[in-house]
Amino acid sequence: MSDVSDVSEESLARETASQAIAREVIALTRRARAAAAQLHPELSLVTHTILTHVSDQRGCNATDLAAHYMLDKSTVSRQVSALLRMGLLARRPDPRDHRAQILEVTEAGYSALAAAARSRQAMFDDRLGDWGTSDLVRFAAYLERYNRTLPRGGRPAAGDTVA
Amino acid sequence: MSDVSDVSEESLARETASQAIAREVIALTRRARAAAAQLHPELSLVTHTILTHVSDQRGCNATDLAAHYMLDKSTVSRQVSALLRMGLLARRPDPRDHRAQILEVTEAGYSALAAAARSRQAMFDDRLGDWGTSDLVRFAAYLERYNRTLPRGGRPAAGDTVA
DNA sequence: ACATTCTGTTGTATCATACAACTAGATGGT
DNA sequence: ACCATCTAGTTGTATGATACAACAGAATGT
Repeated sequence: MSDVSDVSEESLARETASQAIAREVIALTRRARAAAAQLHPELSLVTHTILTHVSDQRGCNATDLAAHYMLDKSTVSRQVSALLRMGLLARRPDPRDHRAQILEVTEAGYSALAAAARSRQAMFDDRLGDWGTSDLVRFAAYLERYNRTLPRGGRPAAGDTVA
Repeated sequence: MSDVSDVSEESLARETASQAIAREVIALTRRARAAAAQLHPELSLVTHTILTHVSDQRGCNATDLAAHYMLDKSTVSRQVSALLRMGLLARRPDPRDHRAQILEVTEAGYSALAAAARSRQAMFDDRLGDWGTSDLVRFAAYLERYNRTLPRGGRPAAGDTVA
């Protein structure tokens, strides 16, 4: 195992693995919508995401959300409206800038988020039940590493997460 | 490292890891649509997926596709129609069952797939460029394992991939 | 002060999707 | 052989998420 073919074996392995990653990430993505809809019918993937982000940020405005998720501001505006109607989000004018609105998660919003987290976690636990702990830890680390390579700060650009 | 706290440490590690996996899988999913649209504008995520599946299966019918991707048959029907119109897919009647149609990827379809694969791979390679080969291989294996835990046979059920 | 820029809303179009109704072909029981 | 039932796929229709464009109101810079 130390002849000339090492180089090509190495690059073949890389190529195979990275193709597999591409394929599997796509597969993962493809089924997400239906699954999410089934798991918590009243909290769509988008609204759930928005709620989580506002919660994590301890309040933010619509423009932040749009930038972060590569969504048009009109889309965010409508999704936020829905969350306001549902009482899961509240807003108050930004004292520093009267154009902007500061969004905050309500008590009901936190409850909904907690409920969603529980059922989601139950599902993941079910799927990951027969994994060894060390595999779980390593897989989590890889996913984190992978996601951290996202062009987060700059413009999301072509080819963000999936392909 | 062999006292009573081992048990709780172990379960804590499991819980932390599985929460991280849940979180990261969701993060992965969120940005997918916009990214996919940008990466290859003429081949949407769905049509790309369908094309790939047909190619992998070396011919299959619409029902298989619907089951595999948790899509309604009407959705698949329309997406397949689009691919037929684009000339990327062809179909012929199944000799064994005159209700069914056997779908096959055309030459143009393979070209489109190859082109998409190139740009996609370029993006992934860019993101995975500083990963060691063994990490790539392990990550790919974990993703495959994770995706294989899908409730493939039975009804897709609540909570398939993401949450 | 006025032009420009920014936040957010609303109008409109598109697209993927689901559900329901339907057609045509297959299958099984009597 | 016949009818009931099941299955593959298409089409009609509605919904929901999205983008783009036009806009209003507020902030900012020259």
